[in-house]
Amino acid sequence: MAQISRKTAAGSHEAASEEIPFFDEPVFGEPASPLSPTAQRASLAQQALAASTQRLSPAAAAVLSGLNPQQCEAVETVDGPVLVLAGAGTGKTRVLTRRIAYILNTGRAPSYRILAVTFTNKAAHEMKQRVEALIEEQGQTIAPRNDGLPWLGTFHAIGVKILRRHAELVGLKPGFTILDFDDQLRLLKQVIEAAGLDSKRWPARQLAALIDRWKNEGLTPEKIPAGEAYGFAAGKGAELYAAYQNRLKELNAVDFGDLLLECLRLFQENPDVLAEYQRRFQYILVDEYQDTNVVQYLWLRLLGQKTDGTRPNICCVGDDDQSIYGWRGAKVDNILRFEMDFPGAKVIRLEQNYRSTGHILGAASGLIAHNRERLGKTLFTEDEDGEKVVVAGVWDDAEEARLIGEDIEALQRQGHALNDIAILVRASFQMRAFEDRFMTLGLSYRVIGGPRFYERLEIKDAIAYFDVLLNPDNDLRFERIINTPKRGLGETTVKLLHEYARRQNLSLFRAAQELCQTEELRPKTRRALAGLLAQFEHWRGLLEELPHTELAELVLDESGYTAMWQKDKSPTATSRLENLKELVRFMGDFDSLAGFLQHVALVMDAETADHGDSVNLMTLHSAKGLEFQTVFLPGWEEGLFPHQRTLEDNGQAGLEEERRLAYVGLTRARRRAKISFAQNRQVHGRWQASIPSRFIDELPWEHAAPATGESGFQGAGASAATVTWQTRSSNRRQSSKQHKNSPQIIEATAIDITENPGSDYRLGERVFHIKFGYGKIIAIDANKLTIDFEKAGRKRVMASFIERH
DNA sequence: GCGGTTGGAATTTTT
DNA sequence: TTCCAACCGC
Repeated sequence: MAQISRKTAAGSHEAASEEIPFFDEPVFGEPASPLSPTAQRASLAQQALAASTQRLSPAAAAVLSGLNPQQCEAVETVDGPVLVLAGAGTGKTRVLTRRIAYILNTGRAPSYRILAVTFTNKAAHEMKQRVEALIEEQGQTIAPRNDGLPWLGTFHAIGVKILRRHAELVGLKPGFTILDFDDQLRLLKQVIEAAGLDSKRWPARQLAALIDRWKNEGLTPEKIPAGEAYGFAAGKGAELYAAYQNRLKELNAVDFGDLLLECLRLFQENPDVLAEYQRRFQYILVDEYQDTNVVQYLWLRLLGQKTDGTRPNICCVGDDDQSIYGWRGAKVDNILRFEMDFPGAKVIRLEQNYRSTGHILGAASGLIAHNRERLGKTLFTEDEDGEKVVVAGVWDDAEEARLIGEDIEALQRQGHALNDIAILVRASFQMRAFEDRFMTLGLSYRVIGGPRFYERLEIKDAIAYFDVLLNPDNDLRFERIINTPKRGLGETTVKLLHEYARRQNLSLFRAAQELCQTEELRPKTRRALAGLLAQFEHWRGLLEELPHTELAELVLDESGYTAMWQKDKSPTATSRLENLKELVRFMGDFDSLAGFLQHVALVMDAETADHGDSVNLMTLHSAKGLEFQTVFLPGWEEGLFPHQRTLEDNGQAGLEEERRLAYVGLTRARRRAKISFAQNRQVHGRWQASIPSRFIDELPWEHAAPATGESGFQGAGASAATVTWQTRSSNRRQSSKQHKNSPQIIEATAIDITENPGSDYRLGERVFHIKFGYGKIIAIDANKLTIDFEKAGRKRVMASFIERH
């Protein structure tokens, strides 16, 4: 089948996307443009045909096989808005994947007209695979090419895809870079300092969090409400936010928040573009709807609107009881409000749990029933009651780790796989005790949700090299690697480059090129810098010559980067080299360096090599969506879980979110769950007596039981514990208000940036150079001057470094 | 530019 | 208490 060259849907903005492949059309069997009238007619005809046969269609029947009535309904109700309230373990992913398969199999829409959004890459991958498997099972393939469901992805990935296509409309170029958190911090720090503020008093981190929050709320700088910005730098927050956005535009870069916010702005400001996507997406599916924040919500609403007055075919799947990301902007309200947002919406509840035993489900349900803000579901299971949830009190975290270690060894002896066991903690510092213990026991474990592959130093460095190779003007990335490995281009040099770049309005790389033409730099520095620049030119020349993976290896070798780690004697060095190899291997999945770099910020998932059978150690948050035969839930103590800070910051709402977290934890377990609390815990190095979590009191005791045996169990469920925490919490109420809002001091030092004096110098003029002192101009070459210095002799320098006296 | 020292902060996390 | 970042002295 011929590869038709892609001139996709016609539109005024098309110029922006010339060089970006946009593979979402069929290669054959459909007209060239999915949006042409012909296509629409064809699609309608297809639908009509499908409608007449769907009940009988064997393909559709196969998609429904093995589903319970509610699941079937959730799969089949494809027209109009649908909210699927899917309790834990009720087959949420199953419904989503089947629904997609159903839409495809009944011919209601081709794959490129289905928008399916998830939060994580992992969820997106899984869904894609499962849909493909479903379709292939029936001897069909989704699309002729392998990018079967082009619009299935994370909010961010889909946002990027749309943004790249219309970049110019939001003031970007299509090849924009996506900054990671580090880049973001570095940039913010520069912005803070450029505004004459002390970046120590006003840390970039804090501003990053603030801006992130605003972006999640869908607020562009001009929309920040007046009072909002007070928290940072005495009201300069919004100003700094605006400055930061300007810098991003200058760098042709976006941060993660922008991927959605800018996309939203694009839609709001360009109704024609919005209309194109509204038409394009005939079916919209949203996973984990309870986790959507304001931007995502607004974005979905815009896309879901129908211009022709029909109801959108939008299906949101979620569970209000599993909403645990309120602190990062998720709005449970979105799910609670669905029926108002989409009038006539059908609400389908999935309540049959296929995961846990009766007791586990009973304990979890009893606990979550204490929450007031919920839509309410009654989960049930046909499974046996099983063992009650065990609650154990221990002396301290070491004992907790010891007992859990013993339990695990016992399970192991009984033939249970370590892979089927998980320890879910509230905060990551709790992991340490377990790691220590397991290390001594020689028990194999893995930590899930640690530092991600693409966040590792060596990966970021390598990517920075590749970025600069393709785009020399990427200042942030250039700065990252200019002295990595060490080549004598330290802070002083970078500062000089910065200063010059700013005055001349050049990128760092260009500034470096110009400065190398002169004697501004020490010969040693100059040689090093010129050498680096020459290397980049050399590599750039090979872009067309070598396959991109080979070029990548060459860059890492010739730059001395590989050698740097080979010389390094620290124990991490070997694994870093491994990671670099892995990176190059991963790169092979893309057909060019540019293609790789455009996706890398979003797609690089931590695919750490598996060490075989190991206990899983992770936080409760990262356990969402997973399940294990046996789950240990340590640290159920007041102050830790529910966490003190959550209660202080968010009161009742915070408490309910913590309770949902407890619910998530319990419902991860299939057969066995064991909760524990320590009476003494070290907090910031100090021992503190702690009391059992109120969640323990709230457990329905027909489904839970104190641990038996020698484990020192005491206090669980006792009313004394309840009294204690009530007393404590009323004390807390009085003392909690004060500690915020430390005195705000306005930093008034402004940086005086001297204007570029230009190069209107005269021969023979006496001038002053900051390093070489006084001298007389003897030659002028554009902005470079040759000067006879009184002390330093004859030098070639940049005009902008000269002062007149 | 490196290595030692000192001060401040220490939930949860994706993209 | 411990870890990390920034700073200072060589």
